Amino acid sequence: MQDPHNQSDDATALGDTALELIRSAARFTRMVARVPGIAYSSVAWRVLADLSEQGPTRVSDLAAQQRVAQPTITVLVQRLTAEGWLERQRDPEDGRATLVLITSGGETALQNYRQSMAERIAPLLVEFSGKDREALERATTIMLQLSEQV
Amino acid sequence: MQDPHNQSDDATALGDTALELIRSAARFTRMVARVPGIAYSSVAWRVLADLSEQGPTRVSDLAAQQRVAQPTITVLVQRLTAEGWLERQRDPEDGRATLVLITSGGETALQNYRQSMAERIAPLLVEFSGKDREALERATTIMLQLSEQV
DNA sequence: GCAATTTACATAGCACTACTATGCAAATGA
DNA sequence: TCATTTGCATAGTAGTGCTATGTAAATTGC
Repeated sequence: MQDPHNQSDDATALGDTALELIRSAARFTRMVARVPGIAYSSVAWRVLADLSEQGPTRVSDLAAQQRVAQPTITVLVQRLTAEGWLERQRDPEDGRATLVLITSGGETALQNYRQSMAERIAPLLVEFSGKDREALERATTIMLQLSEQV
Repeated sequence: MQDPHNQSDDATALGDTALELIRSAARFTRMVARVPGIAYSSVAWRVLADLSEQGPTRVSDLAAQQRVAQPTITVLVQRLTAEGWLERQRDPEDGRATLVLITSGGETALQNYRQSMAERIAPLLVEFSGKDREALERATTIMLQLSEQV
């Protein structure tokens, strides 16, 4: 057990890190979902944020991006369209495809969401040291990278 | 804007960190939910893990711990009890209360879950440096602390 | 150039996770 | 003891996920 390069110990440590990460990310995400004024689901806000960044996007691309099945996005887009936050257009390059885009109402809603989340979470971060905040920022990058590697 | 202690800039930076954290944790949690062989929801595994650690727990305490309403836990416990993973007992100290505990079948299921998650995620962590992994571990602690501060 | 296939999305039906409102039984308290 | 409070269960509803399947447009093969 003193061997500094015991492979199975390394594997165990990595597995533990992985499990802790899964647990803490899930718990944190659940806490975020309970912030007052957050009427919509996490995936709805991610779709809005992605559409705001990348512009008109096909339903199937959104589904791949959010790691959900295509019908899930279809229904979500229907709901957010009814809300006035999204708009659907037929893709001029492919009559089968539907392009989804965010409306100005959607942008406003997204900004409001971001503001309430920032107001809620940022004050909690003040307690932590600069080093801790750096760790947090590095972790966000890593989690996003991990998310890509399905 | 050169002032090294501009409070509103600090606040913006913290807000950005908070928003990135929210987004990446949610995306990562979603990815985890899609790992093959993960039949159950995130909250189900968190309940099993918590019960495994802390022993018999009241329904209302579970609800508070998981940040969900009490009926949500009641239904989840019913389902996991039907699955043979949980057991319910009347609290001898309070006839109104129900104590929930994990069965040996539940422990086995939890171990299998942990193993498949570790096998799935740990290999991805190998790519990162020791410093990165330290940041990740620190971040898990911070996310859990943040989750407490509802 | 047209039939067969494939692709993109929508719809239907289901399971599960949430919520609020409410009911019932046990505990508490005046 | 009777009223109130507390702990949980049930009912009803909305939203998110899935698979299976339908429809229309694009592509492919001959």
